[in-house]
Amino acid sequence: MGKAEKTRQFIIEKAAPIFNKKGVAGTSISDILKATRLAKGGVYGNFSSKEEIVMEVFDYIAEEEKLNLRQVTATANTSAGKFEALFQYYARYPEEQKIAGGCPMLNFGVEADDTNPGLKRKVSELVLYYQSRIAKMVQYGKEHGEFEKDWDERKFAIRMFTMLEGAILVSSVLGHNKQMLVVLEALREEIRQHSL
Amino acid sequence: MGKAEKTRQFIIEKAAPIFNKKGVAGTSISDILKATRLAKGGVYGNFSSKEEIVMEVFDYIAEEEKLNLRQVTATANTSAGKFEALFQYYARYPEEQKIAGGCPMLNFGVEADDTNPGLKRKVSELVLYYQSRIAKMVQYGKEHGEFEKDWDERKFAIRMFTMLEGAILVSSVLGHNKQMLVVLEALREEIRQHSL
DNA sequence: GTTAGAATGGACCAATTGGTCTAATTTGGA
DNA sequence: TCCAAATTAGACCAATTGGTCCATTCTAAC
Repeated sequence: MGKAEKTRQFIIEKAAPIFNKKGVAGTSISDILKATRLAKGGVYGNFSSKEEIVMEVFDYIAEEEKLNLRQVTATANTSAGKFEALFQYYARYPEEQKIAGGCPMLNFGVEADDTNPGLKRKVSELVLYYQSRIAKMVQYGKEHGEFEKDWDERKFAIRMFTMLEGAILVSSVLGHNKQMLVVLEALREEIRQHSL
Repeated sequence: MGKAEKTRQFIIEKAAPIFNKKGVAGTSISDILKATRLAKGGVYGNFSSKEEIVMEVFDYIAEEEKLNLRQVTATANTSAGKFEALFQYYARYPEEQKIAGGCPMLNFGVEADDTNPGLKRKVSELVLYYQSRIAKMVQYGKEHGEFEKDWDERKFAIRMFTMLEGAILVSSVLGHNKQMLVVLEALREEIRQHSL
């Protein structure tokens, strides 16, 4: 509402892709100044430290990620359809991203792990949220007669999540998404096997 | 052979876990000086830049990783046994690591991706090596009547690799390895299904 | 239109960054 | 034993780091 709040949000949005790409340690305040075209006063008038910016950037990214997950799955009205929408999203993942630099859970998780307990906690919460959303999609499908009742949704969510994160890593390092497509095909197959 | 070569190796070994934990950008030369108890001359007499240290550190880590993979699987003489040895290794992964800080393909891959093409290439080579080793283990098993001939070893290698990397990420962020155990159980099950 | 308070630009700070250089020490071969 | 070459410690460097501070500018309510 106030101007301050807008500037704050502006800084966060500009800083988010930089942190996501270059990492926390690899991003300097001057990178943020350059991207926002603000001077130091403009940034430190709204934030008290780089650490505070990082934390709010991650909160912003986490909200975007949740929103995104909801939007992608919202188009379909069956569980199987929601999964398929998700798979198609990940099939064009590198281009599709809202915030450049790859999966924030991967990027921030790897760095925060040994260096930033507060950020690590935030990442872990997002991971659990993501997994519980997957599990709930399976559960919904079970309740609506799409999937077999004895399919373990918790274990599937873990397999799906870890495979996707691994595939994002491999895709970015290799520079193509062929392995992601293999992973998606495996997930499709697993869903098919548990469909009624 | 000379003293220089020994010092070089000494620096690499001391620097490896630091880079692996704190990342390239997060590690300063003074961190390395502290760990090696050398002065600047001692480091810059043997390396021309931080970048050169990083590159050699990764080469060293890659060799260690390959050696490790060989050692872990060497104890068993069947393919299924080799896989089981690998699974037991990953079940106690956080403690078991030779070089502290988690999987170097994950750590260096995530950071190098957007910032260091040379390092990125090295990571991608190690990823492909690792996957081809997995595929070869399946192939060997097929040739020796352990596994079904129509099992696609390339696709399995991709699934196994991505799941393990994802599980390492999740384990480190969550602070426990329960999800790793779920992943390993899934891999065991998949191997069982394709066993003769 | 005035004015109080918010917001901003940028000079400035100490500490640290990666890196150089030289003087001193250690080394191994003759 | 000696000496040349290899190796080392650490003073020093410019540039950059995250962060402070204040004079100026903008903004909105009255």
